[in-house]
Amino acid sequence: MTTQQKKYTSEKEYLKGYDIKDYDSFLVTVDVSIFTLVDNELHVLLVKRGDYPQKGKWALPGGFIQQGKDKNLHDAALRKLLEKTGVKTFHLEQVSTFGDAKRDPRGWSISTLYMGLIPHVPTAETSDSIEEAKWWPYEEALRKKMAYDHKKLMQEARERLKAKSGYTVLPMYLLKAPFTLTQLQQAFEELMDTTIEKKSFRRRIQAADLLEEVGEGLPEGGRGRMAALFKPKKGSCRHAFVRRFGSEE
Amino acid sequence: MTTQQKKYTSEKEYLKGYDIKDYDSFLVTVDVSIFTLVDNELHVLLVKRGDYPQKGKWALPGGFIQQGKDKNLHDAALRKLLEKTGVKTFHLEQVSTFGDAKRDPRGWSISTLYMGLIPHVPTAETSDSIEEAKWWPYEEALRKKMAYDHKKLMQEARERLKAKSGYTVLPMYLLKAPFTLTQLQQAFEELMDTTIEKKSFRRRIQAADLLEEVGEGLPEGGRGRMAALFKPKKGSCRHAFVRRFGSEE
DNA sequence: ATATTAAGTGGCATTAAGCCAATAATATTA
DNA sequence: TAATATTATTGGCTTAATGCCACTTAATAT
Repeated sequence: MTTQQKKYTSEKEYLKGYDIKDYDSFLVTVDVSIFTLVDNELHVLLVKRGDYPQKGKWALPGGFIQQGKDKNLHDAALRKLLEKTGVKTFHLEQVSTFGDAKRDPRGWSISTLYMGLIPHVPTAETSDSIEEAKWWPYEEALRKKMAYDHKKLMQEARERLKAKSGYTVLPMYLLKAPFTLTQLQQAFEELMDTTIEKKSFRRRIQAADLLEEVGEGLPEGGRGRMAALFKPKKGSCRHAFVRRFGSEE
Repeated sequence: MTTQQKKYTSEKEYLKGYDIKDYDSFLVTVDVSIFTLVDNELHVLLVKRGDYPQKGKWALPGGFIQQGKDKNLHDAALRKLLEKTGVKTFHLEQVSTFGDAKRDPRGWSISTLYMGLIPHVPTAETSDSIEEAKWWPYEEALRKKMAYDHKKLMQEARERLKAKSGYTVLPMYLLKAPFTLTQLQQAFEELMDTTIEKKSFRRRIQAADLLEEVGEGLPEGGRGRMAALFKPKKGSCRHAFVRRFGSEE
């Protein structure tokens, strides 16, 4: 007879008799699909699994929530990312949660997917001294056989990224300030997987008043007109445009 | 020594020695914030908790995932909703997942929040013969003391609903076909918590080609011009507008 | 016949993007 | 030194979509 069936007269008494081990056990994890740009090409960070199940397969960084360490899901995602890859992100958001009886051979599994963005970091900063982690071009990662349903998770995160790039300033998180408008546009174009009319883009960004000019920098090809340099204004990350850009409607 | 520490030579051998009970246990639940319109006012369905913890308090319908019954989260949400309230929804979508050490006194808890919409149903169909379930005006539910963090969950669902109503046809799910354009506009206005310019609304809906006309019906006040009646075209539920409506930007 | 009510539409203004080309500013080459 | 190539920035017209206010149409009640 479990606590559910016996009659209790107070919550205190109920909790006293409650034993969580009496109930179904679940595999409870977080997975992080973290993106950056390398030479204006979207890259995703994968780790090679060191243990069973699916030992040796590439996977999204993540893993089990540890009750002694993790106060909440977000903290768990940040900790797992750092632990598995050495990488720290300043933009992490929840995408969705996948839970079912079959996705993991060990049992009923529930995993909360996060996506993170970071500005490109030099290769040396990717921690190869921790579990084997590596940045892959996203298109290449798509062709890999990944552990579990992690390819599906990664694709889900990518779809979310693409959609949000049409009406938020999410791509801004892929750039280390300061940056030029050309670089910003290229980041938007890469995430949205489309080309954007230069005039339209610049007008939209300038109308939104998201950036402050911080100087001038050399043109990308080494010659040509100097470009203005910008950094985001405080609070600009929360901006949402009224119209979706690049819609194929 | 757990399976994590011992060296295995194959996945089969690893799984053979794996015992899920060796690991942290979690409370794994789903919660459903389901909405309808009653007299053009947003209502939410709550259930009064029949057991500890928080016995007697109003809460969102939901509860523990049962591994023997639930193949995945979505199924669990549908089953729990029906079980607790007798209500069946044809539009249910995941909102977000809340997980932390403190939200439930029994242990580390993770709950996946879904939101659902149904066309208004007569009161008699709300199942009072199952657990005590009742439709509340959303504004009134906001003033109630609810169990756990369910008020926060309900608000999160509401915010999502409001946002998506600006660029999708979500409000259409609150109406039983056939409906008039005036009724559709009122549904949009209630969800978006704003007024919409009649001409703009009609033009936008007609341009999107979402509806098919199925006759005429009496005007709402009992006199005045007959209104055209519509039902959604197949596939119209996936429509996304390029511009957000009712933005205060 | 007139007033009222509800649904539907006209048409101009405003906002935001699409498009193509032009200008400005720099380095390289002849 | 002038011409050319390259990159960044802007001009200005067109197109698309909404905002706004008023108007017309169509029905019922008085």
